[in-house]
Amino acid sequence: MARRSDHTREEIKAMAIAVGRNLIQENGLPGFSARKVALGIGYTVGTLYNVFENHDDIVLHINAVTLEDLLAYMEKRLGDDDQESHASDLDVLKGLAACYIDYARENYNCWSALFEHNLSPEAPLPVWYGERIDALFGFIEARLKPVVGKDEAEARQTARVLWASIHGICALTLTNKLTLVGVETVEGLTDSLIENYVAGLKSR
Amino acid sequence: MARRSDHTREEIKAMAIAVGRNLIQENGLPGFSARKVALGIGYTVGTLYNVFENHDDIVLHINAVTLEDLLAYMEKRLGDDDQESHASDLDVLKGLAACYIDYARENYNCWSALFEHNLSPEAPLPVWYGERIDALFGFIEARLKPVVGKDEAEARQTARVLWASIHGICALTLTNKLTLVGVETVEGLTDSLIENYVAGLKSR
DNA sequence: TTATTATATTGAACGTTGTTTAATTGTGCC
DNA sequence: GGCACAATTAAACAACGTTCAATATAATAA
Repeated sequence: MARRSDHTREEIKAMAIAVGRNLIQENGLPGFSARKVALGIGYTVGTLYNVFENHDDIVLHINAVTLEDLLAYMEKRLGDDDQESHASDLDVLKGLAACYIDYARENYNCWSALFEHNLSPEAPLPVWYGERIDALFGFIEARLKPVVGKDEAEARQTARVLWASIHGICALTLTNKLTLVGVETVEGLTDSLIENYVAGLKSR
Repeated sequence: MARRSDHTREEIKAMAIAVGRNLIQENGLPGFSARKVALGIGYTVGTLYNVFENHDDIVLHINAVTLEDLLAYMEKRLGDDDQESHASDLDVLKGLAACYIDYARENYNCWSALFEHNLSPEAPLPVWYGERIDALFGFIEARLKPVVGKDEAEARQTARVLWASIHGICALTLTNKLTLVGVETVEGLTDSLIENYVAGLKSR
């Protein structure tokens, strides 16, 4: 068969991403393979390689959807109504961190695929992928407005420091690379981070 | 042939780990395979599977060596002479962060293998692997003594927060998952983290 | 010294993976 | 109806993790 035109190129792409994301969700990144995706969408690997560049390309597209999903998750839970809320700066930040941690927990396999998969350092990230990251930081920076001053560059830096730190705590904890004892919890660690970092910001 | 006794079980293990670490160092985790290791040590995959449990087991052993190597790197660069040094608390911490970042940069492939490789969440980390992590934190906590109070639990928590945060900044930056612009550098971000976090600690 | 036992080592096999390519088949156009 | 184009396939390739019967060697017993 050829040009079945059952689906357009874009439809095949979307179906493959959906099926692939499902595979990762169920069995982690190692549970993903081009052949399983092809089987899942009723096509052959050849067709997949006609639509995607290679293995990395598919995973990257799947991860991009996860980034979108994460952003949607945070928007839904934290809303856009920053201004009218009466939460303190600290609580806003803690809520942001808790939200990220919850997403990572609830979607562990998809979330960890975000970091288990890396391109070779010399290969540049596709622009469309960078845009998903930037969209995420746009949201975070917006929520940081009350905490940090007007200075644009400083706001950028603060957002990145806080976000990367929260991610680091979340990543090491969920992947069992941070030995916790007794009362320690992920949220306890991020709260400590936020309380002290913000107190430091305000004391200057 | 059988029981060639050219090498003991332990020697084979050590040779395999060395060769495997070399493979990862040269071509990243995807450049590693049991067959290449076997070829490199002059044995067959079968022998490898006689000595190691499986693929994960080998990678875990390699990563454990990397953890040891990282600790040795930090001990060598930062020394044990905390007391006699005249560096400020801040500088001690910044030095710790800079040291970690340098190691990650100089040993990118081995370092990133530490995080690209994950066991399934239900499978427990081997104790001997946890011990390497704990040894690392022992060193870090010791260097944090001057910064944090005497309270043991709080010292533990502070060490973990700071270390995980530094790691998060380092990880997102080196793997191109944090869009930096212009003047921003990894060290700039970690310095901001440390300055504000410590200022927060002292202001309470 | 020889025979026996135990086991370290091998090689081949199995199913799976990413990736490429020639051959096929359906679609739109003249 | 026939022609050209391209979507789709099936098959192939080398490499992967993993297993296992067969084998060769060392240690032990006779």
